Amino acid sequence: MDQELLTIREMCEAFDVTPRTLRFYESKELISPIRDGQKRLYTRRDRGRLTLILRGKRFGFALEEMRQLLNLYDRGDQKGEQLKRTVAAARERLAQMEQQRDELNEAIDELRSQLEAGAEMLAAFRPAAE
Amino acid sequence: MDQELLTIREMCEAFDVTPRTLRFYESKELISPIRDGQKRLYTRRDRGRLTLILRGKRFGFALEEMRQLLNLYDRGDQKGEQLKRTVAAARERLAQMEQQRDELNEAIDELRSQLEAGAEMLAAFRPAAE
DNA sequence: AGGAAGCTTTACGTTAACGTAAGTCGAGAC
DNA sequence: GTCTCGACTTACGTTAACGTAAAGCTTCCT
Repeated sequence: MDQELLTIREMCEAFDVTPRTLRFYESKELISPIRDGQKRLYTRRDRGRLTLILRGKRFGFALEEMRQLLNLYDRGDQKGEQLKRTVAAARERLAQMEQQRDELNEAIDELRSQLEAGAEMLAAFRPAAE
Repeated sequence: MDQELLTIREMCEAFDVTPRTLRFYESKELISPIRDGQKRLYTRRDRGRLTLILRGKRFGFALEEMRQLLNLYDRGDQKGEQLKRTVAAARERLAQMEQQRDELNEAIDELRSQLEAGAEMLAAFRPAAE
């Protein structure tokens, strides 16, 4: 229960990722497990960071962006400037996501109308009208 | 006015694409301009197809998908089975797009609530709660 | 000993849609 | 002739996030 250190396998099961993914994140300096000989052992800190990384992925953050955000956070600079940057990054991402959704909605409407109106795709998939 | 044949440069301006793009599409067998010596000349047919290709891109179709769709169309099999496939492909894509939008909306809601609720991102970017 | 399991490292492969560089060629301009 | 312009071909580079293969430790079990 709530072990202090997890093996790579346990981590994979806990977070539903592959070993390759964890090693990859490590190579990108997103996490940094300790070593027992040559085996990796993940601390609570690693688990926390991985949680944030995966959450960030759901939001569409790139790994590199997450690394920077985590580094900011890491500096313990939670009271001032750095924190604001984190929030700003999040707001920016949110705006991007909303725009992306809007564009997607436009494309959806357009395609749907092509399908409905053209009765048989003759509208969307015929060569340009003469 | 409505010239019969366009050079690659004219095509680029008309459709706002680069020469590389046109050659690339040609290499992928999406278009097939005729040759005057070694120079490419784009027919009305090419222009029609390019219009469809770009339209498809807006809908998120991959080039390979568009190639197949164009080929189906090309067989003149516009009355029967092939047409249905085209329509089916479009409907499928539409469904994908709608799902993608829904997921995006979920992520947006989640991120937005993190921002609003946590007051200062403490919710989204703090290590997992103890 | 002698595996088998599970971990490790190294490093090439994958995918899409072009970008970009290098070198060539034919057609006018001068 | 020589220059220049635009077009051409060939082919390697780019990006993200891992997948996957190859081959070598270390244990643990028998």
